[in-house]
Amino acid sequence: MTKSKRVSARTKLLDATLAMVRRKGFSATSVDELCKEAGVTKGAFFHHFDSKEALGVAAAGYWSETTGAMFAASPYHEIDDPLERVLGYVQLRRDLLDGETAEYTCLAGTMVQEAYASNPAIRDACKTSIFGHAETLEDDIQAAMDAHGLTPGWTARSLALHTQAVLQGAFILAKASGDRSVAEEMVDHLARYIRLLFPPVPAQEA
Amino acid sequence: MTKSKRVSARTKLLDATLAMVRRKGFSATSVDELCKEAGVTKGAFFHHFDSKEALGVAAAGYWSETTGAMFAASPYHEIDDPLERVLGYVQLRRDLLDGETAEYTCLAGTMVQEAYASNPAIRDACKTSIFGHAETLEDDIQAAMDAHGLTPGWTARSLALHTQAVLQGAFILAKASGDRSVAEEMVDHLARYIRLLFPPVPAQEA
DNA sequence: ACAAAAGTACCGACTGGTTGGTATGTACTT
DNA sequence: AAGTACATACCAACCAGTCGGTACTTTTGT
Repeated sequence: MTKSKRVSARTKLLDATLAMVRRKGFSATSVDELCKEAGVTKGAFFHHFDSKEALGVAAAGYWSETTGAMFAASPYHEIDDPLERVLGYVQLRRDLLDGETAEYTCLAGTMVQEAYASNPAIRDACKTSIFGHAETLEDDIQAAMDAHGLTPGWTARSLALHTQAVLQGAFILAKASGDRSVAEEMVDHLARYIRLLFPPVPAQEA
Repeated sequence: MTKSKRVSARTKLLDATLAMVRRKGFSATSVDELCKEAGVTKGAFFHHFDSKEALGVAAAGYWSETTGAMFAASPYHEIDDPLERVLGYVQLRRDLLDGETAEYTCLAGTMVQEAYASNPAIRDACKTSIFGHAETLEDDIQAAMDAHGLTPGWTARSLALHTQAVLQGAFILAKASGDRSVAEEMVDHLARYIRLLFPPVPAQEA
């Protein structure tokens, strides 16, 4: 095989970063801890990443790849009606709110709070992750707007970003309260808002 | 004067903490930096705070006090109609989105992301700050629900928390993009949602 | 009234452990 | 023989926290 035995140190480090940064934040996670958790040595770390900062950038990219593949493979894309497809995405995000807090929260949203003012490379990587993910919703929202004949004062892009804002905010409230049901209520408000934005269109020929 | 000359080292440290933690996060802010920024010595720091953790807890409390006083003194409370009072609050939050990112973002929302899993004392202080602030909206929301004769599937508390979730999420998107206009759009969606939840009540006797 | 004692607020040098990062070496693959 | 993928020992800077000391204020005993 072209890649080294089983799973490379690089991947092990990236997986460990996803877990630890979401639990404790980027600054509080040390390179030594990361290596211990990943079961690799420090030499392996600095062979694959020039610095801790470079790991942060790579982790944001890895986060986009893995979660992107998960959402792309999700069955909500097969729903015919574009509005229901958007709501299918929201329902999926609600369903994902189980298990431990660190398991459903967003790596990019967590890291960017620490990095936005002091680490442009990490901030840009987080921006790409969050805004790139929001873009995957834009076409469905636009199709729903067209189907409902809406020409509102907001754009498909801004509503797509709003879904991400509500989710990021829901994660913060869940972290603060230690109660994921708060996050579920926030997602319910989001779904209610989207339904209110798209009033049922009276039956008519296509 | 009972308190020491002018402004005490304690207050200077708390003000410096508000600024630096919102800019770089809690872990990345060192006690030495904090002392330098506040213009006090390390001896003063550990005289007033037992540990860096204790400073975090105190900073969350100080944040609640200062922002709480600011919102309590704000003129939106004088609006007669309860729904317009709620929307007045949302508009105020939108107006506050000027200046540098670190100046309008929330200390508690930033700190809790780093502390929720590893530092229960700080997490609880952040929870009190965020959820306590949300409570100041509950009565106005309930009054608006009563005035509009609503008995919906959501509660005044959950809508109050939703406003905070949208704001926290808007801060994250603004940090990621370096563009506060994104945050403005998120707040606009929030205001639109609230108006949609409270359809105009047909003119009738009170 | 008033000095001794006790407490508060602050100073700054110091410490031991941790941090991100390096230097050198080795086994395996191409 | 050249490059890749690690391993291990090491380091200087930095970290949160300590300690003995000073200046000022407030309380208390007579």
